[in-house]
Amino acid sequence: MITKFTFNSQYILSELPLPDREFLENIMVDKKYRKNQPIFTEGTLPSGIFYLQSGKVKKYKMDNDGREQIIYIYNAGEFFGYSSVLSESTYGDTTVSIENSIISFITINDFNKILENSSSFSRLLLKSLSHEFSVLANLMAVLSQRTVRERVALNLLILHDKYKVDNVDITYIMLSRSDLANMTGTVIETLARVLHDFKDDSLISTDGRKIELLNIERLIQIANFY
Amino acid sequence: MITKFTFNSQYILSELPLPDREFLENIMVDKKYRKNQPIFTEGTLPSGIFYLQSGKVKKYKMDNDGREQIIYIYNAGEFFGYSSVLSESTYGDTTVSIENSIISFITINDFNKILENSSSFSRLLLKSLSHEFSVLANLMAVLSQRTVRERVALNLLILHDKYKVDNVDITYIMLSRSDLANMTGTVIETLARVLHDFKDDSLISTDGRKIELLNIERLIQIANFY
DNA sequence: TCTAAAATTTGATTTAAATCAAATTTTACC
DNA sequence: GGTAAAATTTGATTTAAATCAAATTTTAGA
Repeated sequence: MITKFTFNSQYILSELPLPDREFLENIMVDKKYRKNQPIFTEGTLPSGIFYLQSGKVKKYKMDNDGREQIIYIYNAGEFFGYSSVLSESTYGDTTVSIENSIISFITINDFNKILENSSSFSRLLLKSLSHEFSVLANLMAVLSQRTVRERVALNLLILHDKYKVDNVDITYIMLSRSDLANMTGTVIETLARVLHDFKDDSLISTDGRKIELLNIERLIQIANFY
Repeated sequence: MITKFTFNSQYILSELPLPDREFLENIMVDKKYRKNQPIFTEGTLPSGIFYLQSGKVKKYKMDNDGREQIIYIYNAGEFFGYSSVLSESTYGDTTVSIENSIISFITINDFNKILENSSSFSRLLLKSLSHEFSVLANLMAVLSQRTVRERVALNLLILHDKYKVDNVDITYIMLSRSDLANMTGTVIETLARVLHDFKDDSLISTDGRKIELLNIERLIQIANFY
């Protein structure tokens, strides 16, 4: 179920033949980003693509009134910012780090070089973009047809998956209420009320801003996805 | 503005080198579809991809309660159903013809053959998928943040573009109110009210089910895209 | 550690849009 | 052309969620 809503494009690197992978890793230039730093902004032209080594990045659109709609949150191991390069257009949205991150940059030239020389990379990108396309279609239908309560439950599950750490028992979702509301498609106050209800029902617990899911099965039911 | 909301992937064929194009056209198998016929349904596995020679096809998701969210309406000259092939997954949605259509089918084998042999085709698909991805991101933000009135205006403009015929003066949008509501993300009654308001303000006129836009500039303003 | 600012929560009210119901028009098929 | 069914429109009511306002908690930086 959760794969319907996450790109999880880490397989691009892991399934790439070793010489191609080494080429990629050699041309990447790492840069550290502090929390809340923009990586690229809507309307600007791309000069390369990005790979998230560690940390988290949100992709969002800002409307005329300054409201954010978070489209997606990238996790370590995911490429981003490549579709504007491929469609030869300006960025359609803005990306900002939501925690300290290390992000690698690959110039357009190098990107095109590997595209021309590696049919595996092309094929993996086609696969990944196709999956990403279907994730957005799923999110579209959710935004249109599901209640806020259902959407909050779903987004908590998505975030649980994104914040999960291997070999660590407890998962804490560490995201501002503002960002959580903006990815759910609601306002902060409504989000807080739903979270309050979930706490009352022992579905989640909070410690400051951190959220821990206590009853995943029940949240899946509420999200109405099974 | 309208290109933010339409795939318009007709360039895949027109920009394909001639030998590749001829290969494609030779392997396509045409089939006629009557209005309201399904082409593929959500959850099934793909056996090939489709090309819309003439007519129109809607792509939609059905939720647990039987409500439709139309994701996109394909126009003649557009490929569809290829992202499930590329991502090696079941179809994430259903496609149905919304008028009599002629649709060509290309088997997975032939599709993979041309992918392997034509880097131009791969590159054009990457370009198209990237643009389609950005269209869905735009639609997502619209569904989340815009009023129904704004969304109706926007969808009328999108449909005006889709129903436009070269060398013909008047464009009639010929789509059921149910489908129009389902692509706008609202219910039939609300849609009818907004259309009624637009008619009162001489922004549109109707003849039976057909809708003609009378004041495109004003609708663009109402849609809040400029 | 302290504190101002930002974030979050809680309460009350309003609003956009959905739902329910009925009337009217259009369509599809014979 | 006729007609039953489906689609569309119109009216009334309800509801989910936004907005407004104030209280409380957390955060970031000195």
